[in-house]
Amino acid sequence: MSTESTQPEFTDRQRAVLDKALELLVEGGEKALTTAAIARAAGCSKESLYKWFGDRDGLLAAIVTRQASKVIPGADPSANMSKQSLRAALEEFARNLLETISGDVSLALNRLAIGQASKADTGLGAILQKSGRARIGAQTTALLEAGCKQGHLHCEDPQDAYSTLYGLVVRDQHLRMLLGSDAKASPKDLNLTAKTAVEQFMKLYGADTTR
Amino acid sequence: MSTESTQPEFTDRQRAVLDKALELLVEGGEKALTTAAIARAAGCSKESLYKWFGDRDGLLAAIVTRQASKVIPGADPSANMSKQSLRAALEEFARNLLETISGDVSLALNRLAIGQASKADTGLGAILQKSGRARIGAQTTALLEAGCKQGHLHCEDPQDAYSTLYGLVVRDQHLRMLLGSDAKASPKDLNLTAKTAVEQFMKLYGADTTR
DNA sequence: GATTTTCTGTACCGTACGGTACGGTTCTGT
DNA sequence: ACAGAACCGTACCGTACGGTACAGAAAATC
Repeated sequence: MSTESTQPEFTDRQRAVLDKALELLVEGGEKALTTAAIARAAGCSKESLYKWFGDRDGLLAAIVTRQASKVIPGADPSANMSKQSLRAALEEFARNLLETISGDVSLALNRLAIGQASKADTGLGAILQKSGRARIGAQTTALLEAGCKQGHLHCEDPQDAYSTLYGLVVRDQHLRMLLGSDAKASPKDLNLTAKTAVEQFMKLYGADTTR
Repeated sequence: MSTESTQPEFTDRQRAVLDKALELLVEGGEKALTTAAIARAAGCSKESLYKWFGDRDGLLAAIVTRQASKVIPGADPSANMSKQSLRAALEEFARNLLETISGDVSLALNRLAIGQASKADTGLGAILQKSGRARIGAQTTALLEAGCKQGHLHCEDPQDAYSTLYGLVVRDQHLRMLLGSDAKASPKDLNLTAKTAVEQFMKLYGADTTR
């Protein structure tokens, strides 16, 4: 409740352990994420792990939560902007989104959360989703709303518009990568995808200020 | 190699076992899918399981492959059709797609494949993806191509168009459901989503024959 | 410097699972 | 009727993992 670090968070040491654990997760999947392996990799004892995080599920939750807390500010919310700069911001968002979801960490965390989705609700999915939204969604939605109020966009519901933009950008790429099929798309393709997605989005939601 | 049943497929009995196994998977996730549990549920012995499917991974692959083989014909490829009927076909596709990916079996299989994605490539992801495409993607792409050749659509690359349509329809719903967040959307919403998605798609790719 | 707390390293326990072995039973073909 | 195969049920083995216990080192507190 104080000015900063309102949540009890974790010790530096503990955060380091979580990072090591994440590293393991990224390169070996969940099956590689045994308590023994974590302890060995992080140079701590299993007993400490249990003392700090309760049990394995708590540890997983801690890993996810920690990553979720690393939020990148992203684009500035709103000045009055030109249609051009709005478009640029959206393209930036698209690039960021594509880059993020194709990152090793993102893929590993999503795989983890999806794997836990069936068993007793540890809420990993919820955490990931909230953080995902917080990471980029909310700000971009705000951006869309701003663009709408300034007449660049014709939007009924910013949430819907954001959702559409998301679909146009990501398509089925995320699932494909989660399934492990594709090598990472080159940044060239990534840029192109972002551009065309925004192009299409503007065609759908852009107010015809030019005409 | 003979006239029929070109793929070795499986015995009726074995298929029944696979179905039971799938049932277990759907209601309990992968952790519930132990060889003992399958044997018990299907009323067969573990030894038979190993005789028929090799090992656990082979069994998982068999489960996925079996479901993949259940392809629904879907819409007829092409007569000459009106723009109206094309639109209707696309909406039908959208509804089917949404219904499919929000189905319990689809979710369970995708979770399974994603879970296996990190470990040694058993290729579940590839199978699922190919079957997914085969199930609806290819036909719809053909439909789009037909619509394009008949001048209802302005398309550069049918593959791209399909991809866009997919994105507009699914947005981030699939991932959200895989993460286990949402209750199933009502068929009302589903229908609406399909309609607006196709609406948007036509706005992007529809040739302005009306004008 | 002594005492107390926290930590590491290792050993240990119980359990669960993948995979195999085997005796008994049902089915099949002749 | 009989032989052989396929199969069921169960028991079994080895291993791996989650979680705990414990002894000694390190750090911290006084």
